Amino acid sequence: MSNESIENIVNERSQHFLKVLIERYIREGQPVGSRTLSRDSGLSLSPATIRNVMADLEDAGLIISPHTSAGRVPTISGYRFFVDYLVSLIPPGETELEQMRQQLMGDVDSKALIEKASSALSELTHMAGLVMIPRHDYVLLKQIEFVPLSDTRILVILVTSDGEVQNRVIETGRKFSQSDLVQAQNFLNANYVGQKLETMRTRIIEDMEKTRRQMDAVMEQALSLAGQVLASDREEGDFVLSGQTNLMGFNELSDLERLRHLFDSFAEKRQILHLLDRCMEAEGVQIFIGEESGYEPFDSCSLITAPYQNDDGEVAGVLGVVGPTRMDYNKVIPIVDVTARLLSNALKQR
Amino acid sequence: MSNESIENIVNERSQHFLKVLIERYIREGQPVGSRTLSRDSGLSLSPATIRNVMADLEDAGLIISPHTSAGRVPTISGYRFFVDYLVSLIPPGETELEQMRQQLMGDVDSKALIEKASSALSELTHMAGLVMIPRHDYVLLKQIEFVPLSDTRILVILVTSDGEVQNRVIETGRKFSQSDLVQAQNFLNANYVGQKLETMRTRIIEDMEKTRRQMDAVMEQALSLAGQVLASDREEGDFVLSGQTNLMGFNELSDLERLRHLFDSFAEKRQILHLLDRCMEAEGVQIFIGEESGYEPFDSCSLITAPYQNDDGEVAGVLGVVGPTRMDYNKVIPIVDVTARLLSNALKQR
DNA sequence: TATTAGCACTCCCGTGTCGACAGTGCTAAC
DNA sequence: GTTAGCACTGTCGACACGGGAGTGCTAATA
Repeated sequence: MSNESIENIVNERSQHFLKVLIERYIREGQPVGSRTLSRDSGLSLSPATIRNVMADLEDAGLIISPHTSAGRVPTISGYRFFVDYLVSLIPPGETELEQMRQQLMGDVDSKALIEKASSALSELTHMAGLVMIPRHDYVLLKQIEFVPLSDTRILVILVTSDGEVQNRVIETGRKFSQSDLVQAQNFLNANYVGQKLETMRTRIIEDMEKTRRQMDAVMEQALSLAGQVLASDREEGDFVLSGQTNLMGFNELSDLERLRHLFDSFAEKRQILHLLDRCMEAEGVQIFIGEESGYEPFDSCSLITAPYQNDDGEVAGVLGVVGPTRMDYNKVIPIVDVTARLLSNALKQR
Repeated sequence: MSNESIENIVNERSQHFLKVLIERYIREGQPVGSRTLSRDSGLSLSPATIRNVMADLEDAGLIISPHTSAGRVPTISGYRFFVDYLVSLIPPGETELEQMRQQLMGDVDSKALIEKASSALSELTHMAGLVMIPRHDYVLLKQIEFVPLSDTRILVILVTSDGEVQNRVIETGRKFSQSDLVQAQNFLNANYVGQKLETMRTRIIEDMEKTRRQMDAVMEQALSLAGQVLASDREEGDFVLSGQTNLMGFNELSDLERLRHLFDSFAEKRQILHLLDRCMEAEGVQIFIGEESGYEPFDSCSLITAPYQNDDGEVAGVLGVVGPTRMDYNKVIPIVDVTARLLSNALKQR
């Protein structure tokens, strides 16, 4: 059933009732009956009328009743329709904004910023906060250093434009003297600083080709070392998670078995990273409700994400929150949105 | 009631029954009654006799019945008596040993080793594994590098004897030229390499005193920078946790409220580190049962720890497992013990 | 004297019944 | 199109009941 047909079937008045029902359900967590809805709706219609409307909404697959004599609760499609057409976003209050600004200020390093952002998300939403570590591929080289550890092992230190330091140990088949290393280091610093690690990787390969003709020993050594460093990179990304225990408070997630599954998936990381990667392409806030994410442990959760930018204004990663499908979308969506903006700003001002 | 008096009160036969009862309870998780115990004990005594013995054990505070018509379960003191006098440690089987060796081998860096050890612990015991990150205080300086980030901010890179790299950004009130930094760096490398960071901290202060008389600009600068670096250290330690979701499988921990408390305490880290610090002083395996740890979130858990050594043979940290008080001490204690040894060895062979 | 059989007692726990309650769908009247 | 009325249905808590498991005590036994 496409959204268009749903829109046609469900007229404006029904939509109003759907909105009121969902907001009520989000607040109270109880199935909403016709009497309640009649009182809450603002319109003065009797419960009996409402029942007809509710039957229509149920036919359209937007709400469902857990059993014969309970009220109705939203389905996944119901929530989807709600966030697409009915939300009235509530921007964060001044006190909350202040709290966020407070946490996301100061000249702390980017790792610390990421962690602050994550805990800000979880504290403000009382759910789990999630911030991807910026992908290093998009980051510029600021400086490279070689430190010999043993005869054949070299510690390589990459300082990148975001103020982060990456260490890698490479195993060189042969021995390099101290001065070999210094020369290689100087050469690389002179020629590659200011480039993205991503583009460096390809350029190094080209340059090695050229160099082969020139037969410059220093350059060749330097390039071969750099090649090794960048090859060993290929890291699969990471994220910071806060407040995962908040999720234990929601009784829709109180099934220990499912909860365990969810927590395991947080620890596993891989699949979630995959999901977050997909969100990086979209611009602006992205919402997955229930099974929409296609990731089974999230079946009874919603995920709200937004991308954030690094100091060059490029998308560096995404952040978001995970909570039960029954979450306060009106408030949470703006919080995720604003946090992404504030984090982008904070990363810029360093 | 001191242990001595317990030993006297409870004669050898009673001890045997206590042992059988606890082992049975650990296996089955159900209160053990007199009939069962009579069958399991090996001795051919009637349930009635056993009942008398059990009454004695209950008087001694070693077992307790949850209610009138249930069997008995061990108390904290019961478990304590068991681990102190009655355990028959079961060394890990060859397959398990092989698995551990496999994981804790290879020339990986120490951080990776720590993580492997932690997950080995959790996999073998089906509980939560815990490994402290080695305290850097005990580590030797191998090399120090200064990298200017901006006019007044300097990135300091410390390479330590365990092959780890520590980065710190220090805020110098004034500007240092490139050559200032190189000189300072050389001076420090020449004079302090091979020392413990811990002792360096004190020596730097002494040396600054001496230098003040000599008025050597280079030395003074170097020392002042080094002083800042080490002052900003004072890190409070950290640990790696694996398999915390394993704890969700035990029904004695299935109370969501308590479980949440426990998980929060894992995320908080501070208190647990404090506990682990205390274990570092003791030599050999240390066991906290239930409230013995004095740390409230662990009230219905037991913690088994063992210290491990770094490449110099000094105690570098502790590792252990956390699980319900009803855990298989016979097997878990040796696993913790062996893991600590294997980790120590692995750290040595690098 | 230590062990045992017998017995009355206690408590848990699963089952079944019951009534209050909330909400529904349907029909007929407005 | 809206509403009142009504029979129907499923949930939930309270309650009683009986079987089962295990206990403590007492008296008999080896």
